[in-house]
Amino acid sequence: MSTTHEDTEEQNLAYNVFARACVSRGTLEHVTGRWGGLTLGALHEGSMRFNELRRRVDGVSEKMLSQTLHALERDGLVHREAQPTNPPRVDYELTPLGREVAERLMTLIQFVEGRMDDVLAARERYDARRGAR
Amino acid sequence: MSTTHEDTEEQNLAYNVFARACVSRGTLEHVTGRWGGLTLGALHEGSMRFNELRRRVDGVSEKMLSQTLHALERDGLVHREAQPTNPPRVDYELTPLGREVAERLMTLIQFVEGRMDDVLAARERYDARRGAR
DNA sequence: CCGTATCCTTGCAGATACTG
DNA sequence: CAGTATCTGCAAGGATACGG
Repeated sequence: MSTTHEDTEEQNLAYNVFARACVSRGTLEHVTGRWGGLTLGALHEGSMRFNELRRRVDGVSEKMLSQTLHALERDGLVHREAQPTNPPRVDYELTPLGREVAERLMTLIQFVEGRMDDVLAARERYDARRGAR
Repeated sequence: MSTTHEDTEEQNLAYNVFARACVSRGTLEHVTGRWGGLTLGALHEGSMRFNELRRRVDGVSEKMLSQTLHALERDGLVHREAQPTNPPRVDYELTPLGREVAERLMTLIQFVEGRMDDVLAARERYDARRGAR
């Protein structure tokens, strides 16, 4: 290993996580996307059925919920348990991995949520400056 | 404060953070969005100029970078330092609040990044099942 | 060098209707 | 109940050109 450009590569790592070619990019988008986060949040409270989830997630359509659930299931964050009864009953729940991801996501969300007064204040300052100019 | 429906409200809090009407929703989208996370990541390494940032953030257009930077600045996560020299020089850096947000975002990203082998394995299992049916 | 303004394309998401 | 299929709009995003 060469040592001359080592720190350059380390620096690259931090933002390349988001680079287009990065493998984790897709999963991250499922998690942080419009409905992914919401779904993980709801499921973080416990196992839930499709329509139950649909009612809890404000504004999601059947299509989007279905799509989101499939993506999260494919990534191994959500487990789908279908009982072949009639009428059908399907339960969704977080996998252990999904729970860990959801927890870290919640940490971020709750931090931002807790600092919204700062954000709102910053916005007012920004808008005031903009308006003045 | 009433105590009868307290836990219901606590539960609501967890997913309502993502609800449409929620104030923090906008900021969260700036942070977790396509270019917001990337920009925060790059800036987490230190102060940077516009074109420097543009070169580092893989695939971003001038328009999107500009837009992203404005959104983050307005939310008080990024500070813009313009020197009225010629040619102009503008530096962007994280505010203390921005640094805290970036750190929590990084925690999430790096966790997912570190578990991508699990995710990839889950995907193969999922696709194999799908293909079989 | 640091952006904004404009046009134009594409892909995501909503609505609706239908199936097992 | 638990979804899939299709159509359509609209807005995010890319390319390009120009301004301070």
